[in-house]
Amino acid sequence: MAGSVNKVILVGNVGADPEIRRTQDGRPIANLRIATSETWRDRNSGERREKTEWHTVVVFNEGLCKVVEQYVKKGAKLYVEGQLQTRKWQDQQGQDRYSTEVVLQGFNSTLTMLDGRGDGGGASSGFGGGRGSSNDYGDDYGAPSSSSSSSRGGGGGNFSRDLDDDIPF
Amino acid sequence: MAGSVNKVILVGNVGADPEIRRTQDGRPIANLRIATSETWRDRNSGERREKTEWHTVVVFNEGLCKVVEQYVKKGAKLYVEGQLQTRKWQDQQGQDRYSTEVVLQGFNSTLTMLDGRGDGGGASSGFGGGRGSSNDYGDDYGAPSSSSSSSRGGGGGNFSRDLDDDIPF
Amino acid sequence: MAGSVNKVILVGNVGADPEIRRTQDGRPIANLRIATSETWRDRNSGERREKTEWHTVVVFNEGLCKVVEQYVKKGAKLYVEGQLQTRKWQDQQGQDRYSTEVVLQGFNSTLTMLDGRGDGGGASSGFGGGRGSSNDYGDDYGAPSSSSSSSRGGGGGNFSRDLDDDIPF
Amino acid sequence: MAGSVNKVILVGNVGADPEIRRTQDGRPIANLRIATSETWRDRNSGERREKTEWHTVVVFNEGLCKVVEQYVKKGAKLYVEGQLQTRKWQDQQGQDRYSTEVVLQGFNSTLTMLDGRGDGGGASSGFGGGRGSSNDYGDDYGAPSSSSSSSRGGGGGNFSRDLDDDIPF
DNA sequence: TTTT
DNA sequence: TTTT
Repeated sequence: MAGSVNKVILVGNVGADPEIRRTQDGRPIANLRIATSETWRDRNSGERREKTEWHTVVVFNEGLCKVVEQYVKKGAKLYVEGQLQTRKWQDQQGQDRYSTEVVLQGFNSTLTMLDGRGDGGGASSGFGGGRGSSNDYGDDYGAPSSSSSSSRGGGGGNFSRDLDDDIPF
Repeated sequence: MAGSVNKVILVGNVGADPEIRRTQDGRPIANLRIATSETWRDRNSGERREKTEWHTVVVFNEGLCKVVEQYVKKGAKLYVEGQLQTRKWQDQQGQDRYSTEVVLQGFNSTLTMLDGRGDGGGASSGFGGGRGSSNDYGDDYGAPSSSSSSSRGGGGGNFSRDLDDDIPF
Repeated sequence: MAGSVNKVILVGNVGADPEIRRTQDGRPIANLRIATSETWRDRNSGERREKTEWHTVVVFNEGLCKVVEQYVKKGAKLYVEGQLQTRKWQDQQGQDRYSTEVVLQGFNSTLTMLDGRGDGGGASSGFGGGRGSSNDYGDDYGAPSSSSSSSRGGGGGNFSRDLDDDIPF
Repeated sequence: MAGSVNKVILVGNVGADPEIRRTQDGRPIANLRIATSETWRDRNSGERREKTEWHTVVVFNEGLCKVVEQYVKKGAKLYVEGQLQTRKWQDQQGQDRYSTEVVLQGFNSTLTMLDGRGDGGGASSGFGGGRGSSNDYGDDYGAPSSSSSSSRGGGGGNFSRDLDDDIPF
């Protein structure tokens, strides 16, 4: 089925310093927990209420992993754009479990720092080499500071998440 | 935390006729399964590959539930815009489980039919009454055919999903 | 045509203190200029380049206008979600001109402050009254701090922009 | 300014067969007019009203241009994701004019056919070659059927729209 | 005219 | 576990 769209956009704060793991063939994978929250006023009591939602964000893209590794710390405010993916795994009792994550991989994935820390050029400059080699025109235009696609000279792949991790969230 | 965004946009096909349940106080809740898929070409074999992702969409909004009830059938192509929400529940062994769903509730939620079936006006006309009462201006403008907010005269609420269902996905 | 979507999402900085005008019947309209920019590295010279894009954002929604009036200042970083609208007007030579704007009006419009200034509750609390009156459930849930829909008790309308302004951008 | 986002998402119908032009160095540029519309009910008269908005979409991306050329016809329903760009030009009196367009170029641009015509593989297969060469992993994964980034082996560039066209919309 |  |  062509004709489908699977897109998640989050603006929120990172709950803890990201973990970066590596696949057996050396590619990095970053895990982030991002909080979004909504506030509203209880119409009976009039008091303010808040609900926080935690999202697991998994970055398969090499370029974006570098950005995460260098700049993203606990507390950072991020814009991320990725896709929803539900992964099946077995718990210790051998039962099927499912975890849904926001995956940044391949195209149309983006990660942008929104609080000023760490955007002194690192995000984009990190990809210069890889990208240049796949772009035949005079300008290396089109590289938003940390779009997933930027790392295309270097990665992008690893579709099946066959790491030996059993940790769901 | 103000300053956060939690948005999911899907365009995909409905896997089965939707189920509509009701809360104890009578509000409807619709459950949909929506498939999105991506195709790509294996760079070694050259053959075409496809991966389908299934999403659980839960519609709490009364107006959108009516649209779902009347128009959405198995196979329909939909645009939905909602938010990510992870719900905790206990399985039969008493173990904590988590299910992540795309929730259409309150503001900034939308459901639009993309294949022509059922958009003969039903979606929007269903809300006329409720909306009119909360809008003091001459035109009842601003109601996209089936935006979640449309049902504001009638609903929108039910934040805590305290239905007695144990079904995760 | 049901089955359509018209959505703009911007994260950028406000170029000048917003102007707030009023319609003849007293409703506020806020105008913002928001800058987004992209940086990339020129692949020949290796030097860093940047392109800034300026967007005109017009806020018709009363609730969001209050947020703008109170909190949005030159330099603020905002997330806005609205729709594209092209408006026709005549210049002094009587020639047709067109201006395209990002309009925040009615549903699915949002404005969120991303730099901490001014989100001490004002954004959402400003609407409590209006909203409460159009929601029959126990909780006034669903009001993101400054979603356009929040002002539904008070406004939302003014579809045709028949203000007597001739200023395009 | 890193930390910015400029995104437009449209679902609508194409108003006329697309025009494809070429730059002096041979790269294609496709122009589309896409209509989105909203319907609502006038709260006084009770009658149904509709407003259609026309958007100019300019496709700089070679891969997406091929998709447009082969599959997009008048009446087609499309999902497009691109960015807002305002272009300055001079009219015949030498006056400055501005036209705002939805530009599909580089990253995070997508065009997807939503009505079944033309998604028999063409969209993605068209890019196989170009992409493969910039991806070192086993699978050519990550190519949504017609994401802009797909054409990275072949194009992507042309930032400054220095065509000799004077046609605004 | 913003921001980095 | 973040942030306001």
